[in-house]
Amino acid sequence: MDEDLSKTVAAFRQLVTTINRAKTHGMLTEAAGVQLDRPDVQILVHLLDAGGPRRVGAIAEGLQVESPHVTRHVSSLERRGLLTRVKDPEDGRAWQIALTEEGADAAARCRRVTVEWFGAAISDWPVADRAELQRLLSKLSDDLCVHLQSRLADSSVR
Amino acid sequence: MDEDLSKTVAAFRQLVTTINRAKTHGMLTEAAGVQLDRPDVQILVHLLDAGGPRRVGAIAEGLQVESPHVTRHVSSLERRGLLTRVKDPEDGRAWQIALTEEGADAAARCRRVTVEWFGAAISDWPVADRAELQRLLSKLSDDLCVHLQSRLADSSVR
DNA sequence: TATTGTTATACTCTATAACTATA
DNA sequence: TATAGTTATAGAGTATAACAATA
Repeated sequence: MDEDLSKTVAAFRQLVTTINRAKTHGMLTEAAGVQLDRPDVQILVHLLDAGGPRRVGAIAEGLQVESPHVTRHVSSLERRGLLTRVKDPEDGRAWQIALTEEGADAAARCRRVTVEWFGAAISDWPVADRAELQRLLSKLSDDLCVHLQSRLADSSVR
Repeated sequence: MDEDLSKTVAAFRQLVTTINRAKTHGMLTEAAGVQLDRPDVQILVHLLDAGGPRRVGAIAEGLQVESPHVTRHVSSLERRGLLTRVKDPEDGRAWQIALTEEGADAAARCRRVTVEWFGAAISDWPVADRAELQRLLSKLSDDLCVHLQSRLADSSVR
């Protein structure tokens, strides 16, 4: 068993644990000045990142959750005026979910606060290390997702 | 707003999303040949990493959760024979939680499967990149945790 | 009186199944 | 008949509060 690899996984596990704490989310939403639960924030920021309206199914796929989960939060966010549902002109079954001005504003604040928090934590890193972190994390994200897909495909075939 | 930094955060978010999927946990436990939920696995592997018995409070602190959560899962794992509770000889209020042979075995399989999965995903990386990943992830984990502590302290003072 | 752990309870997050409407 | 989305339901995960026993 590779010793370095074990350390990498341990560090990663620690990181995920910290991110998932309720207190971490509370700190970020307080700083962003919003009262939104985690799925709410994920959906809003996803729409902001997408740069335009998206279907419920596309949001669910992007966030890797099932669509009923998205439906419930979209309904709640619509009631609060943070996004709107518009009939898809090309498919009568589908909806396009779009951020309102207020929703885009909240999403932008959440995203900014997160990036700032992350940035502050590594602010004293050498520039080269920060660049490497970006390159390696992106690569890791891609490779781990692809690898997981094939593993999941394997076990479902069996 | 730093463009590289945004990319780093986006990659990181994607990674956390993938890790947290129910299917990912299902794939890993199937490969390890165990039927344990996520908190169960976390507690067992934590005890294995610790290298010896630990108190409920210490486990809770290590996993960054509240102690009642640990109590419930420890009780269930004890009933299943994967760990034992022993009175702390130095403090009558406390318990030392220890892995049984079977528990240590299950923990080792879970940990090994996770590390192997992770390792397989980056198996074709250059050696230098893997070393850098380990170094940078460890540093990131430390810095993000420390930085979060100070942020949490700030907001609770206010 | 402070601390360790447990019990009781409730809330958050997410999945599955059954259904409706359109394609 | 297949697909997009919704409604209904259930389960996993975690926190808070109240309590017990010991320090």
